[in-house]
Amino acid sequence: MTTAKRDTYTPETLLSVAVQVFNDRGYDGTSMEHLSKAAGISKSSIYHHVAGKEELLRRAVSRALDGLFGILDEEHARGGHAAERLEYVVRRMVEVLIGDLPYVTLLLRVRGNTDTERWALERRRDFDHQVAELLRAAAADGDVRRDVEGRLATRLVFGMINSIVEWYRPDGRGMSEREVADAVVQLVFGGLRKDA
Amino acid sequence: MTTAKRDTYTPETLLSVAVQVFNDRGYDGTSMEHLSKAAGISKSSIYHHVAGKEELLRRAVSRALDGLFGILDEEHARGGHAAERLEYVVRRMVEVLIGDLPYVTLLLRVRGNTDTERWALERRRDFDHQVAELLRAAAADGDVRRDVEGRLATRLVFGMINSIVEWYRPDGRGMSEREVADAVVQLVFGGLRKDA
DNA sequence: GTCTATATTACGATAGAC
DNA sequence: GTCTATCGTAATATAGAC
Repeated sequence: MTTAKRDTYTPETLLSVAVQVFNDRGYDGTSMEHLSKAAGISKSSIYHHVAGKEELLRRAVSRALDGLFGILDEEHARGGHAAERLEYVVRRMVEVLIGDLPYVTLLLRVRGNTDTERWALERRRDFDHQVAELLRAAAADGDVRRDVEGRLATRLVFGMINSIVEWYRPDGRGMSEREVADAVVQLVFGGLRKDA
Repeated sequence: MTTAKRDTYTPETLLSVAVQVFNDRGYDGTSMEHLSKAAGISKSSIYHHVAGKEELLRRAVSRALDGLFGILDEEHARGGHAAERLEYVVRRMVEVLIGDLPYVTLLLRVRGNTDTERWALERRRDFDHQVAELLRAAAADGDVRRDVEGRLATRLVFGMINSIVEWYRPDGRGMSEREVADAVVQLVFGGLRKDA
C-alpha cells in the first residue's frame, strides 16, 4: 500500500482545479490569482507544482488530445467498412468528449496566442483530417450521401459533436453519455426528419 | 449629399477593426495596445471614439443579436406549419451567421466575465428557447422524429449551425452562403445517410 | 482627432522565511 | 509545501498639448 491520500496538491490534482477555472473564465481571462483562490493556496504555492500557467494548459490539452487520438487506434476504428468505422468513431468521440469533458472543452476553445495553443490547434487539425478521410472513404463506398461535399460535411458533423461541451454537465440525474451518443449518431446519420 | 467619406475613424469603423482582433486573439486576450496597432492609431485615440474595450464588445454582440432576433420577426418564421417555419429559421440562421460573421462569432464566444457578457449570454438563451419551441411544435405535429428529445436535438442542431463561425471564411472563390445553408438544411433534416 | 506622457492597477513569476 | 513580500512588466484608462 502507498501512504494514505494526502491533503496536499499534486500537479494532477491542481490541474483539475485549474481546468475548471479556465473553462469558466476562459484561459486568458484567468489570472494566477483566480487559480490560487479556487485552489485555496497562494499564488506562489502553485509555482511549486507547475512552472506556470501555460504548463497547466499544456497538460490539459495533451490529455484531451491523447483521448481523441486513442480512438483512432481502437480495433473498431481500424477494421471493417468505412461507414461502420465512421459511425464507431463518431460514437466514441462523444464518449471521450464526455469522459474527459473539462479537458476537451479547454482544447476546443484554444485560440493560438501562445506556442502551446498553436501546437494544440495543429494536433487538432491532424485528428480532424483523419476523420475526414474516413468520411471520404465511406462516400467512395457509396454509403453516405454525396450531394454534400466531404470537407463541409465533416466540419458540420464535428461542429455538432464538439458543441456538446457547451451544455453537457454530468449533473447526477442528467443525460447519460450513452443517451447523448445515441442521439448524435441518430441525427448525424439520419437527420431530424421522421423515418418513412 | 453628405461630406465625402473621411479617412478618420468613427465608432462604427473602429468596431469592425476591433471585432476582427477580438476574434483572432479572443476578447480577454486582446489589449488596447493590440487594438491600437491594428487600427493604426494610438491607444488614447481609441478612447476618443468609445468609452473602452467593453463598449466595443457591447456594440458587436448587440449587432449580432439584432440579426438573429430579426429572423424571428420575418414573415416565413411566423406563419405556416411549424416544420416549415423551423426549416426557414435554420436556413436564415446560417445566412445571418455568414452575413454578420465577425459579430456573431464574437457573440458565440462570450464567456460571462463582465456584465456585458452576461447580458449577451442571457439574450442568446432567449433566442435558443424560441427556436426550441418551434422544434417542439414540429414534433407535436409529427413532422420531426420523436426518438430524440427536443432540447437535446435543438442543442445539437444549434451546435452544428454555430460551428460555421469556426471555419467559414468569405475568401473570394470559397463556398457561397447559399451552398452552406443548403448543406446544413440537408444534414439537419436528412442526415448523412444516403436517401433510399 | 490624434498624439505623448503618465497614473494606477493587475498580472505572471521569483525570493526567501518557515 | 506553503506562506508573505516583492520585482518587473503589461494592462486600462486619463491628462493635456497640438
